[in-house]
Amino acid sequence: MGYRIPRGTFDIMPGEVEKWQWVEDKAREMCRCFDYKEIRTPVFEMTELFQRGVGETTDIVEKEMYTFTDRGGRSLTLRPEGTAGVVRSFVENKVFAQPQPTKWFYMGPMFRYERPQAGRNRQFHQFGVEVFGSTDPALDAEVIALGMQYFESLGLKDVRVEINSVGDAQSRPVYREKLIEYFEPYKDQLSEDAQSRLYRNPLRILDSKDPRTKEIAAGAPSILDYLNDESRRHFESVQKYLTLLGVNFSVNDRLVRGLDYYTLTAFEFMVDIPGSQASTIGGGGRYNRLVREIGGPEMPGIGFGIGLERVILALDEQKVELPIQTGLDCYLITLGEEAKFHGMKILQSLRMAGLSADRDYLDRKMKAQLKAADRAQARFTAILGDEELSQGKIQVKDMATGEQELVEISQLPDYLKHSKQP
RNA sequence: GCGGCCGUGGCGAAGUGGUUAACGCACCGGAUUGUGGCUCCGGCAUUCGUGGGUUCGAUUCCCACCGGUCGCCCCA
Repeated sequence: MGYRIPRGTFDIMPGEVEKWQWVEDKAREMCRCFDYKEIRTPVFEMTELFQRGVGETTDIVEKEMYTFTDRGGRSLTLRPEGTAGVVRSFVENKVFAQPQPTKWFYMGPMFRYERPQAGRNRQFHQFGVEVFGSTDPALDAEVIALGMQYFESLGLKDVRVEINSVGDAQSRPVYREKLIEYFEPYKDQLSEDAQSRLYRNPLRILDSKDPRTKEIAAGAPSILDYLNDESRRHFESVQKYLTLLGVNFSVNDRLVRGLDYYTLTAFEFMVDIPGSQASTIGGGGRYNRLVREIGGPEMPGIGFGIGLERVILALDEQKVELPIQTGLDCYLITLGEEAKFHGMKILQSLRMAGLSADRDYLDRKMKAQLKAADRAQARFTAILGDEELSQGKIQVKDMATGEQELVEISQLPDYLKHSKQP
């Protein structure tokens, strides 16, 4: 065998790609309703942007980045997530100087070097939104609601959202200390991973999967008890709005996201996918310090990223019927050289009339052409032989009923258009 | 990075240490004249992931590698 696709990547073939188009279209549609504009940023950025933006102590930066040196000696990295690049663009283009808030969405491939498994690939795709310029808790609710309404519009059921507050610049360090204090006596019992995080990023120990670490973490103080008044008020307000909007949420005080930049609200969209442990299909939160971190002014932000592979996996799992249109309006069948020649022009007239139409290019016999029409799920076939040609007419056959009618060639596009929707 | 399972034609899938590697689907052709979806007939792997080894002989046994898949860690 010759060349093979790189590990963790996959081709999206015709037949499957329609599903993707549908899922993407729905996202755009939802963003239009919420007044979010699309932004497209490069798939690679300076490595430092991600180190700084995503956080040095995150798994992403520590072991999952696709980093390479270009011919100019610069270190570049394929984006492992969407937010950093969008924030970079927001700052670099000085969009912060324009009226706020700025509401953006993006869609595209992301890259992380990991062992592939169900719902996880090295190149994967995200739909995400980012909003800058407002700390209003109503906005947190809007962002979460947008995600939930998106899932709903896809027909995805049993999606829930877990929310938490990871505190602000004042309350976070206090909690951090308390956490270290709590974990220190258990240090030897913690997983290797957790131990290494104890002083670097103790919050992350909370979502450890190691059984013993989990047990210990269960008794750890809750961050919600360490929120200052402002953070608490914000969190409570977010919940009120979510309730108002009828969003199916629950508070999970152990929820800490894998990225360092979150402040206040953090959340995850969950759906159960049997046969796969990956029940998180999206996640996000507020990042009130990130813009500044990237070199912009003090400017709050909030957003989420949704994994499209996981969305599609869940849709498949729930056997959601997607209204994907297949089939051809008309398949042209010609018999003989003369008809073949003139048929090309007829085909053109159909296509220019906005109909989907195709023909045989393998000089197949009529029987085989009909078979091909069948395979193409053609609604009609138009049959042209010498006899029809001499009269300036063509046989139109309804493939469902088998009924046939002789139609003026010049009338064919109109005829098909009118019979298309009975 | 670690662990389990797997690797036979386009796809799915049987199989044996030894003359012609089942079968199903798909595809192509045919069943007399220009009518599909059903049926019937025919065609379609000098070859069993790659490289070694054991053997008189391996697709079948052993090893390594590569690839796939699922899981762990973590995450979308």
